[in-house]
Amino acid sequence: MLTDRQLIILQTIIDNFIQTATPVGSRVLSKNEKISLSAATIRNVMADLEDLGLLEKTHSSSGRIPSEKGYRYYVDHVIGPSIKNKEVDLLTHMIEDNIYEYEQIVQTSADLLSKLTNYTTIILGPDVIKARLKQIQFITISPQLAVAILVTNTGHVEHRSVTIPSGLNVNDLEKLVNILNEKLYNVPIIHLEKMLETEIYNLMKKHINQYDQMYTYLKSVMRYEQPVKVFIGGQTNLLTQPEFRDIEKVYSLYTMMENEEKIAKLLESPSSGIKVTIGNENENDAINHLSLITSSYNLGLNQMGTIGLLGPTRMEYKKVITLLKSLSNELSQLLRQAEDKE
Amino acid sequence: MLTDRQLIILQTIIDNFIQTATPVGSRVLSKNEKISLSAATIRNVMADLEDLGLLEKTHSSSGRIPSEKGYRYYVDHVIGPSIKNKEVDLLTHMIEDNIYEYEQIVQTSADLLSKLTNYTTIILGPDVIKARLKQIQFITISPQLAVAILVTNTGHVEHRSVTIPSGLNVNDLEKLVNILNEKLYNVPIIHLEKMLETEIYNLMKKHINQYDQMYTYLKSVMRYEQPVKVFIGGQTNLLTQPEFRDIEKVYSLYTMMENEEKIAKLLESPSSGIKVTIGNENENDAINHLSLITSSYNLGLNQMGTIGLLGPTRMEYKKVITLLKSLSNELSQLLRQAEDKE
DNA sequence: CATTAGCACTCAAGATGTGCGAGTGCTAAC
DNA sequence: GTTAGCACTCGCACATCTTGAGTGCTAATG
Repeated sequence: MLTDRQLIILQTIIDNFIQTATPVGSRVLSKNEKISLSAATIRNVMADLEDLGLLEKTHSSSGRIPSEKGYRYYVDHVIGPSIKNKEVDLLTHMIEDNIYEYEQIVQTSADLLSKLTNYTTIILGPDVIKARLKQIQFITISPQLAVAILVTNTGHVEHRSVTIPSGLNVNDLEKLVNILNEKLYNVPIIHLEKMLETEIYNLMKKHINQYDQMYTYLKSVMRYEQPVKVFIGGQTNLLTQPEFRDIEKVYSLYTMMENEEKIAKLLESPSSGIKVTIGNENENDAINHLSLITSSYNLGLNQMGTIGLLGPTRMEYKKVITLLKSLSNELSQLLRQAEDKE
Repeated sequence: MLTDRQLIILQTIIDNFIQTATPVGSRVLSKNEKISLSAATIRNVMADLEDLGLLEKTHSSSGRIPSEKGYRYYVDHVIGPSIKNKEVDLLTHMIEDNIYEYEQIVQTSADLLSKLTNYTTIILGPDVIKARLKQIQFITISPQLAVAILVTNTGHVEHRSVTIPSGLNVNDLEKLVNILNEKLYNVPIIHLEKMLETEIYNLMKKHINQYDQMYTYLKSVMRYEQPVKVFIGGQTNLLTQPEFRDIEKVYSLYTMMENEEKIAKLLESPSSGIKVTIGNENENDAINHLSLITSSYNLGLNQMGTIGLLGPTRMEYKKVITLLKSLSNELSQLLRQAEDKE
């Protein structure tokens, strides 16, 4: 356990470093009004904090910077009661005014969060796979071409182009659609393909001519290969951070961000609530010099999605955590409303 | 007009610089087998080419690099009959195998083109606004919530969430949909909103209770604010180019690429066919040290979209132009097939 | 005995200096 | 017209110097 004096000095150093990104020396600290100690005394305290592994020097006679352990301590102990602030309210209002298109809300949230924090926002959309089928429709564009449209109970719309087998007539198609809608109503998207292979198959064989031809097309319609949707906001924000003067880092990070799977892996976590991962605590090499703060938002009991904020280890933890908590609550509420209306 | 000797030296310098990104000196050139002249003679030729504004020096005693005018000459005169090569075939086949989902084709094309060239691909999707309405549908998710789905003759699907006014009953909704489909069939997407305001309005007033309430919602459904869709592939490729060691440039470029409007402006051009814009010929500051090669692909007579490749001014013009020509033809054909089937 | 002033020491970063080598332009010879 | 030779230029890499912010230690102080 740290003494009060140690705590305030640690906190001041971290706050300072978060703002300036340069090592903090004893003289600067001694001028801080909260600390009425001479530089020499502060140096002693700093040495103690360094022994505890909470601070680091960049070289033998430099000022101190927080170690990752230091940030960890700061996050766990210093940021206690996070205060709702103006920015949170702004965010909340903007979302409320905009109850419109789901994807749009998420993207706007991502952009807004980035604007407020100057970091990069990554949002994992709600898991489409877990949603249930509300209705399926085919709309013919031409004799050979149709569009299959699937709508889920969450209001999500999926669509695919399908080539129509030449033998299929309008009657058959109608029958087909009727059967599908009857049998697949309320079935989770993830189970559609399996249902098609088992229960539906025999039934169709009976009623539809040339079903085998149609079968392959239907399967391709029902296959949902993209498990989650990734939204990224403020990708360029990180470029303004001095930590990114090195092109190599930019390259590896951006390459990682082009890969939706990797991002999804990064954000997926069993726990719910706020989670802070600092520097090397991240397994992914591309961000092991960054901090990632994630928060999940949910619909009822099923966890649905995750919001993440990516920034340098000297992140404005307090602000970010507050914002994130608020936003994920807001999104959860939105989704719950949609379900309640159902 | 340049002499043969001048031409071959200019060409060799540019080819060389494209590969190495370092100034080319007379000694290196004299060792090239195509040029059997001494270094001294070459220096004289180079001096002439510099006088013509086709070459530049980085400092008074450096080797030469091509000026933008030099690239321009190279593109206009040296790259004559572009040869179909292996890479083009590869690309063509991959597209043919993949006649599936339109957006997917475009995104795959973008990624592929980037992989083949190591530059960044930007594709402007076909103009949704110009497509015509095939069918409109409402699918109710809950008593208060519905999804409106618009399908165009090109197979494009648009969808919006709509809140259902509490007074509206199922009958009315059905009538509404029928009227809309009857009156708006084959109407270009861009005219939908206007039609709604004029012709449709009075008709609806007659048949539907509480139409005024519904009207605002409908308008929001019909409004199509996003004129073109932008696909970007291989965004990180440019980061590997030595021209991008400077974070500032990366920042301004990436910021520009986050803005779909600006990108659309960049690629939109009245002319069809291949267009090469070199360095300062670009009006946009973010890319005025880069070259942009665009090619439009079309459906019948209506120009539909544009493919662009963004790279350093020392771009592999020959390869890129060949690939681009081929790909845009391929895409045009695909879209034409879709229309023919209609 | 905790706190502080003073001082010698350290080290990163910027400024300055130097040598090297790739490349040029010019001139004179072939 | 072409080429060899030579003096000259200048960026770049490298070493050296200077500066100043910051430290740790010690001795004096309330």
